[in-house]
Amino acid sequence: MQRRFDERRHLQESGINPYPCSFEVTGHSRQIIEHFKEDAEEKVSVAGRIMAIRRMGKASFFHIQDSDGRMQIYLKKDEVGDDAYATFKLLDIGDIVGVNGYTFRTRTGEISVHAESFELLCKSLRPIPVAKEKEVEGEKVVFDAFADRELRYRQRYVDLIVNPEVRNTFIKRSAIVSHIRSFFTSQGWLEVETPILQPIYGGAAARPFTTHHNALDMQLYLRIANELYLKRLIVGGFDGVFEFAKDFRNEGIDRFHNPEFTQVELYVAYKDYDWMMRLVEELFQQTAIAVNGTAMTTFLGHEISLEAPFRRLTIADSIREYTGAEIEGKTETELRNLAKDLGLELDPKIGSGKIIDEIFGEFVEPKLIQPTFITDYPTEMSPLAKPHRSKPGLVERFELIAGGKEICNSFSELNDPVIQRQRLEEQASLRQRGDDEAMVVDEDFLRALEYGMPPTAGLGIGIDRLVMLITGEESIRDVIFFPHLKPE
RNA sequence: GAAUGCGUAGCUCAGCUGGUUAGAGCAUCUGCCUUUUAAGCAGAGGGUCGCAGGUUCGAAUCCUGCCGCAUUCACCA
Repeated sequence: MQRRFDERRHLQESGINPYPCSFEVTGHSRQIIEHFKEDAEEKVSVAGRIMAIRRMGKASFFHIQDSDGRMQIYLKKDEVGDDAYATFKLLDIGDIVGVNGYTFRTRTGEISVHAESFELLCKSLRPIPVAKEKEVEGEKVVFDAFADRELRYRQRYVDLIVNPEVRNTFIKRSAIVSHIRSFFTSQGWLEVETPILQPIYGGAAARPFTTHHNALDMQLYLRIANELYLKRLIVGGFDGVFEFAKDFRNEGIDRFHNPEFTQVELYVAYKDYDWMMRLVEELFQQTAIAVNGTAMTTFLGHEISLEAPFRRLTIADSIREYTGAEIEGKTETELRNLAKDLGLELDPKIGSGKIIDEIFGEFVEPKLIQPTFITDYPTEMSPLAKPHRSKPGLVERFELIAGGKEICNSFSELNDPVIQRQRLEEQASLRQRGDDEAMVVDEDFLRALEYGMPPTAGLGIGIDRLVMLITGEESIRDVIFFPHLKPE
C-alpha cells in the first residue's frame, strides 16, 4: 500500500491528476462485444477498473471491468507515445481508467479495444484480491477466489468487484423487486410509505427495537410490520395499497433471519384470501420467469417448480398427511397429549393454536419443498384475520411454504371492529402473562376500523426469502448487501 | 443464549505427534519481452501464525480465557 501512496504522489508530481472529474463513456463491454463487426472497426471510449495486466515490454494487454462485464484493451508504446506508456507502467490492478480506441479482434480471437489514448480516472490505494480465471473444456475455472465469508460481508464492495456471481444475485434481487412493483402498479394499486418509527408496534408477533425521541421525550419502536397502517389507508378509501418495507425484529440471527429485512405488504379491497392465492401463484410464476427465464429453481439441493397452480392444503390436512394425527375437533388437552405422543416437549402455558403451530413447524413445514399453500389456521394464532366463512374456530388465512420455509402470509382481513377489539384484548392479557411477543392494543387502529373497512385481502411477502428461493442462495446474508455483523 | 468447527503474507492455502531463520501459488517490486489471456523467463521484498495468558529449555503447533466468522439448536419471517 505504501508503494501505491508513493505512486499517487509521483503521478501528481508529473502533472497527472489521479482523481479527475469525469470521462465521456460511449460504450460498455457487453454491448461492444455484441455489436462487434469483423471488418468495421468502431471508435469507442470505455471506462472501468483494471482487473488484469499482461505487460510485454513495449506493448501490453489488460482487462477492465465495467458495469456489465470485462473488456480487453491492447496498448502499444508506438501508438500512445513514450510518456503515456511510462504512465501506464505506473498503473496497478484495481485502478480505474478510461480508454479511447477502436474495436478489433486479437490473434487468439478475443474482441478487444485497441487503445489510442487512455486516462487514469482513479488511483486505487488498496490491492484488490484478484482471482484468476482459466477456461478448461469450456468451463470457467476460478483460482483462489476471494471467499472468506466474513471479509466478503464486511467489505461487500470488494466482494462485488471480484465475484461476478455476487453482483448477479443482487441484479436479480433488483429485478424481482421491480417486477413485483410493476405487477402491482399495473393493477392500479398505490405504492405508499408509512411510518418506520411507531409509537405502538403491531401487525406481527415479534420483539421490537426501541428508540427514543428526544424532543417529545417518548419511546418509539422500529416497526415489526406495517400492516396496521396500510389497513388505515384502505379505511381511507384506497382500493389497493402496497409498500416495500424494511421491518425490524429484535430476534436471533441465522441464515434465514436478519434483524432488518424486507417485506412487501399488499392490501386490496373487496377481495379475499382465495383471490390472493391466485394472485400469488401468478406473481411468483411470472417473477421467476422474468428473472431466470424459467419457473424452475434449485434451492437447498431441491428442484423447485414455481409453476402455477400451487398445491393447497389445510393445516389440519397437512398434519394428517405428514404425521397421521387428527387435530380437528380436539380439545386443548387432547392436542397436548397428541403432541406428546409425537415426541414434542411443549411449554405447558401455550394454548391449542400454538400447539398446532408447533406440530406443524416440527413435522410438516420442513417437508414442504414444492410451493404449498397452507390454509385455515386456528383463530388463536391469527388475531388480525377474519373468521372462516364456514369453519368455526378457524380463520381465512394462508401461508405459502416453499423449500421448507415460509415465504408469504395472507388473510382475509378482520374488519369487524368489535371482534378485533376482543382479539387484541386477548393478546394484551397474554402479554400480561408474560408473552412478550403478544400484540398491543392499538386504539387508533380500532377507531379506524370502527369507521368501517371494506372486505379486504392482505398479503406479506418476505422479499429476502423470495430472492433466496429464486436465486438459489442459501443464506440471507447472500441476498442482503450489508448483512448485520458484529463490529470489527 | 448453547454446542461444534474455523482464524497462518493483500488473496487462496500448506505446516499443527512442540525443535534452526514459518512455506507455496497468485498479487507486489526489479530486469527481459510489440497479439497476450491463470502470458512467459530470471531475481527480490513481504508475516507480532486473531488477541491475552499459561505449560515448556523451546509454542503457529499443547492448555485456559477472550474476540470474530460459519454451521446446527432455541426464538422468529
